[in-house]
Amino acid sequence: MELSQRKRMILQAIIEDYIATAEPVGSRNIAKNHDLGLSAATIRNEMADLEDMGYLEKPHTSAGRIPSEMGYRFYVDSLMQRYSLTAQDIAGLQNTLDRKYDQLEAVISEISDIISKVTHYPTVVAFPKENKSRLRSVKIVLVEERLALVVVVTDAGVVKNKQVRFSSAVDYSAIDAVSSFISKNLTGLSAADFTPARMLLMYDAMGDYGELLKVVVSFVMECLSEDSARVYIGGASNILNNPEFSDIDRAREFLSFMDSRENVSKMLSLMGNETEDISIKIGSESGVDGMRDTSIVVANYNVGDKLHGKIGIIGPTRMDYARVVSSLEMINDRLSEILNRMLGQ
Amino acid sequence: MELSQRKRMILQAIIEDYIATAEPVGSRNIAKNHDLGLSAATIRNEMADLEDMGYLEKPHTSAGRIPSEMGYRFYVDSLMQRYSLTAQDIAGLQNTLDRKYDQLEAVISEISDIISKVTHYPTVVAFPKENKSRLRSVKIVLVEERLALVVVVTDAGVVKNKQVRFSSAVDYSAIDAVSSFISKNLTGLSAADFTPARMLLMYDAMGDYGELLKVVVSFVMECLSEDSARVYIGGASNILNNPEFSDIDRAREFLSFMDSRENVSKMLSLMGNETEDISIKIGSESGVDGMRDTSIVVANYNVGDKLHGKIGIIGPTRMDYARVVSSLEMINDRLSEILNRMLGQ
DNA sequence: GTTAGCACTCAGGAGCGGCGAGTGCTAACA
DNA sequence: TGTTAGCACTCGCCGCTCCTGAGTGCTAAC
Repeated sequence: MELSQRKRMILQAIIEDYIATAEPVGSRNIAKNHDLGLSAATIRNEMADLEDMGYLEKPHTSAGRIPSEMGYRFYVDSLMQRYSLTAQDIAGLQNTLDRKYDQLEAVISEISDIISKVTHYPTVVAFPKENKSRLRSVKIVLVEERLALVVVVTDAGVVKNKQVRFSSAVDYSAIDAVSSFISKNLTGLSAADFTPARMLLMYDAMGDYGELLKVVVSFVMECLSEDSARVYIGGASNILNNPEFSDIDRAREFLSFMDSRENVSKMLSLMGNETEDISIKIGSESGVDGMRDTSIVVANYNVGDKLHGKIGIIGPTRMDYARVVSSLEMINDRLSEILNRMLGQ
Repeated sequence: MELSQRKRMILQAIIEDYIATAEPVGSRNIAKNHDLGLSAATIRNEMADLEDMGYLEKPHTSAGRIPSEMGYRFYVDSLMQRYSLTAQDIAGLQNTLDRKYDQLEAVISEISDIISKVTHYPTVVAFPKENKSRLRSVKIVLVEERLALVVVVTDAGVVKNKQVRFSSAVDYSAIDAVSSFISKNLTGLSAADFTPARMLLMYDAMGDYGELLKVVVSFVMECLSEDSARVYIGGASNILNNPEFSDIDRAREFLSFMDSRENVSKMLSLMGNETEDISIKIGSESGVDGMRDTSIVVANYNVGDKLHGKIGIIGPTRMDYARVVSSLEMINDRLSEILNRMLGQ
C-alpha cells in the first residue's frame, strides 16, 4: 500500500524531529512545530496508521514515536531532501583541502579528520586499492651490499616498494640477471597468473639466483593481489556526543569494535556495490553484529579506472542522513581530484 | 620526615587495595585483609598521619582513603615490587612476537595490540625516529618518464623513499647529473648543514637541473630532520573498563584527546628523559591539560645507537603500575630485538 | 473526515528514611 | 607510652513512594 502524501509529510516531520532531538516525537509537537494544517488528534490517527504499517515504533505507551529501521529506510530512499552545506562549511572544506599533499597517508588522515569535523561522526577511510592489476615493471635498487629496494609498478600506475635484506652480499650481476629475467617473463601478468607450477619452473630456470628471485617475486605477488584493505579510522570518540551512546557499555561495545582495523575493514568490504556513489546501511542491514543500532554511509571514490576506495561515516541509526550524504559527496569529489592528481598518470 | 616502616607497609597496603578495587580503602579492611598484626584503630591513627603528610586523601568524611598523587609517586619510587608476569602471559607474548615481520607498520601495530591486550590499557607506540643523522647516499630511480623514486639512506642505515612526479619528461642524463652532484657534495651532511645560502649556491651551480635538484634535496632534508613523530594508538577503548571513566563526559574528554595523533605525540615528546628505561608521570606531572587523573608509563627502545622510539600506556592514576612496568619492560626488549634484526645493519 | 475532550498510562524526578562503611575521640589496658 | 576496644557521629548510597507531565487512544460532536 502506497503512503498518502499526508502520511509522507507526517513521517518526514517525525523523522527529522527525532534526528534533531533524539527524543520520541509526540503528535502535539508535530502539530505545533510543522505547519501541516492538521490538529494533533488527526496526526495521532495517522501516526497510529504509520505504526501499524511498520514505519514507526513506540518505546513505551506514554512516550511519542520513533522511526523504525523501515522508517529510516523509507526516509532515505524517498523523503530525504538533499541538504546543501552552508557557505561556511564549504569555505572551511576548500581551505583545508587546498593544501598540497605529497604523501598518501597525509591525504587520507586529513580527509578523515575533515569528515569527522564536518559530520561529527566517526569516520572510516579506506586506502585506495587495486583491482586485478597487472605488472608493468620491477626495479631492484642495491642500496648497500646486503640491502636492496624492490620497486614494483603496476599498470594502474601504482608504485610500491619494499626493503629486502640479504644474509650475504649480493652483487650487481645477480641483480641484473633477476631484473632482466623478470621484465622478460613476468611483465603483464596479474596475481592469478602466478601458479605454483610456473613459479617452480622459474626458480629452477634461474639456478643460482633462485633465492633472490624468490624474494622479489613474492613481493611482486603481494603487490598485485593486495587484498589487505588498509583503513584509517578517525574521530571515533565523536560517537559519544550522541545520547544513544551515553550508556557506558554501549559506548565500549562500539569503541572496541572501532579499535580494530580488521573489524572495520571487514565491515567496509561488506558494504559492496562499488558502482553506486553512496550506499547506506541502516541498523541491522549492515549484517555486522557488534554494531547494534548504528548506520553506515559509504561513498566510493575512484582514481583512474583501476584504483578505488571507500570513505564513510558510522553513527547511530538516528543520523542526519541528509547532511552526511551531501558532506560525503562533496568531500568524495575533492578526494578523487586530489588522488587523481597525485597518483594518476 | 622519613616514613616509619609501619607507615610504609600501611601505605603500600592501601595503595594496592585501591588499585585492585577502585574503592576508597578503610582501616578495617586493611586490618582484616593484610596480616599486619595491628588493629583497625591503630591503622586509623596511622592513616590520619599519612593524610596529614599528604600521601592520602579523603573523598568525603565517611568513606575510606585514597592515595594522593604524592602517595602514588612514593609508591612507584619506593614501595612497588617488581611484578613477574605469569608463565601464561609470557608464553602468549612469545607466541605472537615470534612471527616474522617485514613491514615496520605491522610490527608497530602488533606490538601495540599486544601491550593493550596484556595491560588492558590504551597504548601508544612511537615509530622509530632518527637523531641527528647524516646522509649516506641518495639514489634516484626513474620509474616512468615523468615519475621517479628518490631513495635516501642515512648513516643510521635507515632507508626512506618517495615518489616524485614531474610535469615534463626527465631523461637519464638529468638524473645522472643530479645523482652524482649530490653524492659528491652532500654526503655526510646533517640537516643543520642545509643552510639557505648553501642551497641557493647549489641550485645555481646546477643550472638547468636546478629544479630537479630542488625536489630531491628538499626530500633529503625532510628525511634528515624528521621531527614529525609518527605514533600508533591502540586499544583506546580499554580506558572504559576503568570505573574512573564511567562518566561519559570524562570518557569523551579522554578519548577525544586520544583521537588526535598530534596530541599524543606531543605528550610523548614531553616525557623526555631518553636515558632512563622507564619513565612514569603521575597525574598532573605529565603537564598535559586534557588528561586529568591519568598516568603515563613510557619505555624507551633503541635500534642501534641512532634510532630510538617510545612505547607506553596511558591509564588512570589508579593504575597497576607494577604490572604495567614489567609488561612494558619485557615487550620493550622484544621490540628492540625485532627492530634491530629488521633495521639494524 | 476532522477535531475537541477526557480518561488512562507510564517514565522520570523529587523527597525521604534507613543502612552501613568509615571516621575520630575517649578511656582502658599492657 | 603505644595499642586497642568501644561508641557516637557523619554521610553517601539505595530503595521506596509519590507526583508530574507528556503522550496516547477512544468517543462524541462538528
